[in-house]
Amino acid sequence: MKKINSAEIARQAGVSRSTVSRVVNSYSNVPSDTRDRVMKVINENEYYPLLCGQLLAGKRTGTIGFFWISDSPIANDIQSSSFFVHVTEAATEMGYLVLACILKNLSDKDNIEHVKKIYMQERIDGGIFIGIDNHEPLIDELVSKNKIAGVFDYHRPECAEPNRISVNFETSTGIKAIDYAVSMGHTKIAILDGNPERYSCLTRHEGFLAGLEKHNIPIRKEWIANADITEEHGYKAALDFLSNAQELPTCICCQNDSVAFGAYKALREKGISIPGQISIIGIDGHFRGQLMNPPLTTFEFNFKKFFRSLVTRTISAIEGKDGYDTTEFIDSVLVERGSVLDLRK
Amino acid sequence: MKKINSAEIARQAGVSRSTVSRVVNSYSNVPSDTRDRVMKVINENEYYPLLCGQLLAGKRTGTIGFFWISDSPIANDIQSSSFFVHVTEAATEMGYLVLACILKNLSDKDNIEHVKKIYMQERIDGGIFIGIDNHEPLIDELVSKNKIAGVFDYHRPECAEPNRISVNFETSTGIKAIDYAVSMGHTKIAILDGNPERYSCLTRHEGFLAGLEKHNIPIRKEWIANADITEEHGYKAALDFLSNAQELPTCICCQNDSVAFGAYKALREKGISIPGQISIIGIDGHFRGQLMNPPLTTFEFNFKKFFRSLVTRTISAIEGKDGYDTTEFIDSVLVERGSVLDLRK
DNA sequence: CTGAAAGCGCTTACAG
DNA sequence: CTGAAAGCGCTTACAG
Repeated sequence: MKKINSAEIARQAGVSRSTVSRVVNSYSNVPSDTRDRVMKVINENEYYPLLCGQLLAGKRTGTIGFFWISDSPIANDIQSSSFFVHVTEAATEMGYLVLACILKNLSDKDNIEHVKKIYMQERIDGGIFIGIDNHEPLIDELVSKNKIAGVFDYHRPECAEPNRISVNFETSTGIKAIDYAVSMGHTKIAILDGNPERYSCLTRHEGFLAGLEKHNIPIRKEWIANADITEEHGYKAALDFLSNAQELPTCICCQNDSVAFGAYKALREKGISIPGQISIIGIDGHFRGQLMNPPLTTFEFNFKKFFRSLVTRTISAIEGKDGYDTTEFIDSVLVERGSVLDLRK
Repeated sequence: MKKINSAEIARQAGVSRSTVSRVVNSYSNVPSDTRDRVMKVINENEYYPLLCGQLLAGKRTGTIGFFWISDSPIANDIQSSSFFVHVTEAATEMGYLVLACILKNLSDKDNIEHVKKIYMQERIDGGIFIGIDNHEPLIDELVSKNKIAGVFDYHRPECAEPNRISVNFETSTGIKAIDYAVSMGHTKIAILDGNPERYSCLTRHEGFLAGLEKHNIPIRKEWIANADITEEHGYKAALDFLSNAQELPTCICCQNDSVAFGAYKALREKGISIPGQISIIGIDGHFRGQLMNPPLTTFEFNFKKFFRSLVTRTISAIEGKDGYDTTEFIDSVLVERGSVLDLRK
């Protein structure tokens, strides 16, 4: 079974390679009898044009990179894992393949090099990033090299290149969380903040503070802790904070649901009941929230929407379309479950 | 910023393209001063050889395909999602990239075509499959075309091609599950069987029956139900079976943990206590098992090991090594949690 | 140790 | 409507 190329198809069909190429690429200027004859030979031989030849002649790869930066094991988190599926499904629907890449961090030079190499070798037409700091230099570099980068949770309004694309969480969730806590009668509100390098964490942090101010609730430093973005950090931060606080809050607003799960664990260990003694509010709408005891009240985001938006616009950039937005903000929906006590009753 | 190719590097470094190629590919027959001079120019220009040129000249892609066939939404299952991570991490460690592809099924001609095309365009050096029937013709076809396929849960001892690679669950889990149930004093044992097209389901089914026979427990047809491999099916099968059985068993051996989760749900709805009235035994070691109430007793597999084994041997085939096993069987470990009542006490 | 040349497979602008 | 030719970027066997 020798390898077959377009010359062999041309020979068998009695046409030139140009015509074979025209048929393969569905050009209109081929009479249907010629087309049929060529297609017959193609099918008989199960001929598929080699991608490398097409690329060399200037075609695109039809592939997007999916770069996932996370130093915690993604494998153990349903929510994160689902992101991969969302990206792949969205790309597949648009006729693109996904080259997946998991990296522990971008502080390692080798990892940066790995990503650059994938772009520069032209393995992909563009890439999607998740887990990136808002000022990651790698993105700047790729953008300046005219590479296309679609980044999850990333906002750089001072930059307006059409190849710097992003999707973001609404910026109002922090304030919405405080509004809700207050509406349930809470004024003793603690905050488990996130990693300020992440755009979402920053806006949530600012929202929390703005919310407190709006309702004339004095900010108590000892009730604000940094919990990064993982359950583990949330647990430690909550434990630390519960052990040292002189007075306990009645409600904890968490930077995200994973952090909230950590807080659950810490509260349980301390023998503090949820929501009897302390209420908890999450952000994200993590699958696990509904399995918790009590089920977590949270501001839910539709992550499928995030990735669809990001993939769609990244592909628009790849295909040279215009008129797409370089960023988009996605709204949350409050999902009231069992973790917040109504103090007004 | 014009595109730079090996000719330009050669020009700047005052050597031929052959020498540039030798430096890029770390050939030994280049004196170190020449090498340094060329490397300097390469670095200054941030030159990366285009993959398509290398491929055309005969290099490999350094990419493996990951084909995931599942008609249920993978996104919602932690265990399945983790598979993606295991494959990607194993491949990355071996210097390979992963081209990911999710397909709802292989009964659709378009999906078959999609997979074949990816192979035939030479986008990948080989592929990993999960969710495949044991006699899927696509695998036979790829193998006959000298393509390399590494399949999860697939055993065809009658075939011995070096490019048909697989990793499997030990075949003894079914019998081990019955042994364990009997050792806990159970003799009224029901079985939630799986999809017999899957090799693992088949061997578990046979193991269950062999186990009953071994312990001289008569097989009661009304206590054997087909539950496919999902929670949903497990739920329906258990509900159906509980509604119609004239006598209830004291223990249910499930084909896998997902099916067991379905059984939990059915039992809860029927007001039957676990393990008070009915014990449940799972197989897999699904993350969720430990979060269940009561935590699920199961035969746990190390899935990381599965994918590492599969990826490693698939890459051995790609690289033309020999001496690798075309299949490997992975053992389970009994994890006793709270879902099995000890009737001997 | 090194270069000229052949070869890999495709597409497309051009000419007819 | 169709073909001959140029061009895309690399590697490697060969000759020296």
